[in-house]
Amino acid sequence: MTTMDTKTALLAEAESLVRTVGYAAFSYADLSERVGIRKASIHHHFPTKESLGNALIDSYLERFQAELAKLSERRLDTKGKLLAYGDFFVQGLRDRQMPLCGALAADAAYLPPSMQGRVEHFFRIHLEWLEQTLRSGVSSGDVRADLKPERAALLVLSTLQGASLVAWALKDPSTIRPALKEVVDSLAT
Amino acid sequence: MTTMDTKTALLAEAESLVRTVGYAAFSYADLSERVGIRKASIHHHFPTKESLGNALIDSYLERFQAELAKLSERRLDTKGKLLAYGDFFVQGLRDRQMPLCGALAADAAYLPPSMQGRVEHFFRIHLEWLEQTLRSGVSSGDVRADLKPERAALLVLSTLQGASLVAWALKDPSTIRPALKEVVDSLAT
DNA sequence: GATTGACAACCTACCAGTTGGTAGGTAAAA
DNA sequence: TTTTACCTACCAACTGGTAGGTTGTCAATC
Repeated sequence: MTTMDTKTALLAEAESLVRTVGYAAFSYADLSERVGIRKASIHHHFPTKESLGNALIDSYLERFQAELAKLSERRLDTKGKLLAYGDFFVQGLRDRQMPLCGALAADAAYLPPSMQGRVEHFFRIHLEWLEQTLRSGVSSGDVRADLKPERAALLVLSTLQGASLVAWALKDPSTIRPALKEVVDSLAT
Repeated sequence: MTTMDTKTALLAEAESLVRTVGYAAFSYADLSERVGIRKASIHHHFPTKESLGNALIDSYLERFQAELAKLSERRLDTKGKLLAYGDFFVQGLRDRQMPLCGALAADAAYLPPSMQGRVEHFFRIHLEWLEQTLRSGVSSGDVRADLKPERAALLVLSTLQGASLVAWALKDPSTIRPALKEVVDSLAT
């Protein structure tokens, strides 16, 4: 296998492990079994678990940012954009996976500082996008003018992360969308 | 030390560990250090980590249910009750702790089935209380009659769990209350 | 076009430290 | 005299990580 194939496979399997059992609970041995190379060989691609963890967040964030940019360009009203944003979470849950940074945030105190910083950064990127989307929604008149975009962004992110967590625990992904819809409706004019 | 003292101390320290680093990441060695008895002695009180985990949830739920009952009896309108409910989460975050079952839910796939069931049960208890509170709010006229209490309960729980997660990751507990207030306002008449 | 050297990708074999858990003993309380 | 609460001393299994060797690919050199 080429470098990129293996590296990509490692990242993909590691992500899936983190999003189900958490960062602390997954091991190089698990990963080795899934990807089909020896435990020691993983260290060739990612010298430490921390470096793997960081690469994981970086690659996830990169993908997510690309999706957000695409979403920004679609001709949708604010409501439509927010619902489409929420679908990222719904889709993850359907695949029986927690949102990555939600899963990581829960064990934050255990994470090495470099990873903690990245999780925080990840959330700020999301909040920025939401805030901007809401702000332009206020200008275009389809979001209530009386609310602070900053706070509303926090509300949308919180609801989706929380709904994912609850849906995950109840093993019922269908609970996310109604929650999101309710929030989005309450923000719209 | 008496049985109860030690047992209580073990539960308290274990809870604090789970709520910060997660279930997978804390060990009997950590606990031994904090409580001041040898690692092996912990097994006298809790033969397995699973039994400790289960006792943890049980005791947490018991306390929480008592608080919920007290809250139900207070002479508050629905809004007041929901805000007071939210304060449990705010208080936890102030002490730099995640909500217990939020922390556990994130690593759910790693938990033994007996614990998974308890986490699920815990959320259902919360949803029941919220639903009932909202239902009586509809009757008394201070909650919008058009919304389904079942869905609204899910929304409130999700928002609080999510807001806790985000606040925890951003190390800023002040973000919870505005999110809750926004949701509660959107449910009120 | 064959030979060489460098390097990437993997391997086996190992390491010290930690994990949850057990066996069996002691001292004190009931 | 039995039971409770704790102890020391151990265990196999697993943790992330290292050392050093083998193999295949690929480019520069003869």
